[in-house]
Amino acid sequence: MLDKNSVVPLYIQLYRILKESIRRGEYKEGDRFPSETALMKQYQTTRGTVRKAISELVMDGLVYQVQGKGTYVHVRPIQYSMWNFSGFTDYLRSRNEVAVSKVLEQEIVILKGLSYFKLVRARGVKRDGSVHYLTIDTSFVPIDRFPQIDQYDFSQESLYRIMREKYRVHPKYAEIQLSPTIVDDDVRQVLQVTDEAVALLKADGRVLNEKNEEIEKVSVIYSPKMEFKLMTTIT
Amino acid sequence: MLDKNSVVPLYIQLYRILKESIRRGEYKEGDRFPSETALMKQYQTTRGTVRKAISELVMDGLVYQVQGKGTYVHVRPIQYSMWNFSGFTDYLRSRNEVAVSKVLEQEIVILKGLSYFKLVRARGVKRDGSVHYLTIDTSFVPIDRFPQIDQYDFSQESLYRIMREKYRVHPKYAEIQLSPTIVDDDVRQVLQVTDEAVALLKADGRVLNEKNEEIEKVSVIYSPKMEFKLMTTIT
DNA sequence: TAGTGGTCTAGACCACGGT
DNA sequence: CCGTGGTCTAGACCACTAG
Repeated sequence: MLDKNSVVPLYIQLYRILKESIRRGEYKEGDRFPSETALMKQYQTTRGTVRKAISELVMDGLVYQVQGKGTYVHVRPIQYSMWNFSGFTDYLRSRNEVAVSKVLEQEIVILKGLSYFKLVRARGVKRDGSVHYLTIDTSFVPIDRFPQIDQYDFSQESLYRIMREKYRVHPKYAEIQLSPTIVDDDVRQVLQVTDEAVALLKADGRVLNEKNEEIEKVSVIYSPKMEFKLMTTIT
Repeated sequence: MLDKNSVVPLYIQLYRILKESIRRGEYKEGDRFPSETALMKQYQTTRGTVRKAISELVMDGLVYQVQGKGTYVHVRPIQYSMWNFSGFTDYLRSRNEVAVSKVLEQEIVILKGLSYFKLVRARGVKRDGSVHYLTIDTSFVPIDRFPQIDQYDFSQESLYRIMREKYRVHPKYAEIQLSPTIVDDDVRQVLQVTDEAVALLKADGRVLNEKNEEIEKVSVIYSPKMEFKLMTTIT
């Protein structure tokens, strides 16, 4: 049920419940999802709230709606873009994979007169006892906003979880630029790319909080094993 | 003003009006946008409708909202992804550029027993009398859904405009996969890429109508002159 | 304290799809 | 015809920001 006294908005609570039910596999590809009216009654709320929750699922690519027919479940949801910008660890956990992270480099650097904590990590999954790295992430985090952030062990801890829990900073937006890149041997070795004549996908950008303040500069190089899919609406 | 008798929803009408006002440059970077209450009064509608219209602007990256403060305009809006999936021609026109299109190849092909109209185009802009090609698009359009589509001159006509106006088919979603690619000399020549050791960005995917039916298979190769930016919300 | 955006309610009418 | 999602109204209370 929904908790009207919670600080979490009702439509977010409902969204999470519905998302979890899909994740648990309660619906098959193309199955009818409960109608808006049914959800209204079941959760004792109004249609506006139900629609807001469903619209979040639509944006995630988990369901789609057809007027006059109903709401349907996307079996194979689009792996909604931004691999790793909105929760690498969570995404993998939802697929019953174990996320691993290795710190390749960690230091304090000065950029344009400001101090940043530079963190380079290889990130991937552990499957059948062996590790497959999928991305190499380089992050620059401003020290003045995150004092002593270099004390954490980011091979164990999630950067965003530390930001949220220890510094009360919530990543909200990512602005990134995609480009193809030809990488050097070090990178190829980490990502286990054997083919010499291969280009990799790179994303450079910045992460902002809810007030549009920059909280991280990032650069991610993706392994060719990763599929970079996205879905968009044409207006 | 808004036309209550139009088939176009009020919030879409309002969205278009507001978008156009931003495009005309009525607001500078970071300017306060009219408040929801002000828009409500000005356009004689309710807050729900105003919020729906503004939420479209937010998704376009044209404005952002801050609780307690107001709505602000993004001067340099994120060039919202999907270059060419949601209106290459319109995008360029909004920047006072002239779109050009050259047909490189055009034929009927059979894929998995079905007939498709294959169309390969170079697309770009004309500036100061010279043409700069920015993408090479390959489209496969199913003939059974678009009979005689091969009769149109796509160096002059927009594919989506023909689909909409002549066949009443409205592209609604695009599902694409991005990958880096190393291209051959023909492509490099068309896109005027001189550097040999360069990788280009490619997008492969399909375009669907509002009923999630596939209406086009596409593959686009982007010139390095194009910036591929996108913005996403972290949840 | 006044104004802003964020959420929520309780209705209404509509276009559409299937029976 | 009924049930679906799509749109719209007219309120309400809240958290947050700034003067």
